[in-house]
Amino acid sequence: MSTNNSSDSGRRPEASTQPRNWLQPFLLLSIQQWQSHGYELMQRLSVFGFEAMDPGSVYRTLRQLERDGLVSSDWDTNSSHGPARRVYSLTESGETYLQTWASALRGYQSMLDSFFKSYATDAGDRRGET
Amino acid sequence: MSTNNSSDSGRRPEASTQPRNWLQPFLLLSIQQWQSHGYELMQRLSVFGFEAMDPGSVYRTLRQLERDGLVSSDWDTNSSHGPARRVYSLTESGETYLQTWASALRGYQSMLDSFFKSYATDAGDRRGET
DNA sequence: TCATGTAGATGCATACTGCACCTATTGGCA
DNA sequence: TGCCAATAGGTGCAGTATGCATCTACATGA
Repeated sequence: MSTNNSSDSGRRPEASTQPRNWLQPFLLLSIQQWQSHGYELMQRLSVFGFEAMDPGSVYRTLRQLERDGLVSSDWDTNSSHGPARRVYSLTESGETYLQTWASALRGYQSMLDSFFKSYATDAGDRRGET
Repeated sequence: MSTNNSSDSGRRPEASTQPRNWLQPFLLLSIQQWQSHGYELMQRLSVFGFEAMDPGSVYRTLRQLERDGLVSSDWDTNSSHGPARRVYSLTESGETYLQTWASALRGYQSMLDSFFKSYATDAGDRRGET
């Protein structure tokens, strides 16, 4: 009962958000491949489908990854212009952690597969209900 | 089996966690298909690859979905044994919202695809290293 | 009448995230 | 020279989500 006719039926809050902590594995992978600094990594993330990332999230995540020993950073003061950059590279722990993340992401992948298996089936099936 | 790499930084936090709010679309889809109650839905989630879900999260999410008008519930007092159950069904808003979620999940799917495209490439590359 | 299984729900501490805001360096240009 | 924009990195805060523990309540069988 109680068909809650709240006027905000058009809520689309998380639908535009990436699952939170995915930033971590995508950053790790990006660092593994490009060994770049935060500002650039932030832009490279778009390759993976991230839209505009919040700089705060990216820098905070990177510092956290370094505190955890998964990446290490050096200052690059030879940049052509602009302030010095903190250039990141993966540590061995980071490589291992990335592997762990990869297998977790495989899990999410199969969850999505099963979701769309059911969703697609249902979409074709619907309206034939008794 | 979450081979807990114990070496130095023994953090293995999110690798075992599903992206948070995915509970929502998977619950919506489950309700659409089975029109069941929380306790059972909680068990059905394992079909999609969710491990043991926290009951608190499931019930809280369901009540929230109802507050938002995406599902509606009726009490089923005819259960063979045990207390009454709150049986959920999708509202039209819920159907729409599920569609929105589905397209978001498609996005995550393609993010995972691009992740593994890069990851696989890199893995093959690194193994070829002498 | 008590323990157990079923069913639903809440409170709290912590964690994550988005947003706003801040510092600093370099170079262009009026 | 002084100012602004672009580049680069970072912090604080508030809102939300989550895991865990805990609680109520019903039904049944011993």
